[in-house]
Amino acid sequence: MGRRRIEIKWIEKAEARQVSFSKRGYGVFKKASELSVLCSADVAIIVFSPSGKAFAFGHPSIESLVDRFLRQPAPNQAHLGPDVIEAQAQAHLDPNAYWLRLQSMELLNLMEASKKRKEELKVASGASRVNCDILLEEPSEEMGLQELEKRMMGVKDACNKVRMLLEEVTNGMTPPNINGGVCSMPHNS
Amino acid sequence: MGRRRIEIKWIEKAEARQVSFSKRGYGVFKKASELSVLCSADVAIIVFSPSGKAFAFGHPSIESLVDRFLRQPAPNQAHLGPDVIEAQAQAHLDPNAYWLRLQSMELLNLMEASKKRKEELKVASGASRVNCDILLEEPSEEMGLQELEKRMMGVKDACNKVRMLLEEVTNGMTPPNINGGVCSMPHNS
DNA sequence: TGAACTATGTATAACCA
DNA sequence: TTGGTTATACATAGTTC
Repeated sequence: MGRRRIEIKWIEKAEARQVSFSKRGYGVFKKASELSVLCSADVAIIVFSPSGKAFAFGHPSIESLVDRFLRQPAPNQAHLGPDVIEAQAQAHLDPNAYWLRLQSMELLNLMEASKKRKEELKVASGASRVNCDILLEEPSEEMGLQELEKRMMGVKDACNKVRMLLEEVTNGMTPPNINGGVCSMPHNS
Repeated sequence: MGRRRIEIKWIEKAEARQVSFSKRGYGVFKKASELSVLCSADVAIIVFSPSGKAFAFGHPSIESLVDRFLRQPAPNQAHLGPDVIEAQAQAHLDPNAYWLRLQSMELLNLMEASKKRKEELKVASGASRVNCDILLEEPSEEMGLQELEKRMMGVKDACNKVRMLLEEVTNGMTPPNINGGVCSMPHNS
């Protein structure tokens, strides 16, 4: 018995998915609430369950935070030019930067792989350029930022395609969220 | 060494608060992302750090979810009449309801206390009405829903007053989030 | 169907480099 | 500060009642 490790991918069994949503949903709201209280951070969360029901938490209120958010273009990639995006992408290489910009889970995984790779290279006391398929391999640490950005876009496009295919196949059923989220993720400081 | 238990209240030490925000912020985004992927739930999060910086995650996009959220009045208490609110408050007593409606952490704690109290009463094989100050005692399980709702409002008002006072005292510094959030929390099913 | 349990994975508070 | 490490508290997957 007891908890077991699971892969972070769509849970196919409807029942298990529902149970997981219930438990984890509770967890997310709780964590958000704690963050808000502990650190005096303003937090708003909106969640739509697989069945389409909406749940939300907001301090001071969802509307005010949405309004505040929409007014400042900073964290919203859609509002950013390539230069700004590149500067943000550089965050993980810049010790003075304090947020790591990521595109959804897929890229989180890529970044983690990149981190590991970086360690390996460090241990080997040498850095060799890795040139590989974006979907199968991790980016090397010395890859150009422009190239990294292109790869990010490539991954996003690929995921969107997969998502669209799944939408067709499942025919009306809510498809798994492969990716597509826009995410600016806290990393350090 | 090692992790120690902490109370969920504003961290006064600025440095510790900053570190905690960084680590927990990362955790919240990760959890939200996982929920989205595992359960095909659409999730949007907006976080303003203590220093006022905005960070966000959204699938499929923050704008679309906000839009969807604002269109359906269900989870937003401000849009609800007393009858609907009461029906939702009833959720924790109704075995067929699947979301528990709560007002921020303060009420989460109240509900948990209520749960414990319920257990105690069950063990004692008797239920006695508890009539007490809302801020000091837990509500009894058989309390009227209308009364429970009033208490919720009372807590919220009290917290808002405290918050306003703190804003004056700290004079410009971001005050701790005592409460004030509107929250509908997943509970079961 | 929902609530509880339990073993285990994860997150993270306090330290330290 | 940014980044690790360690020891623990907390979350939760799988199962049972």
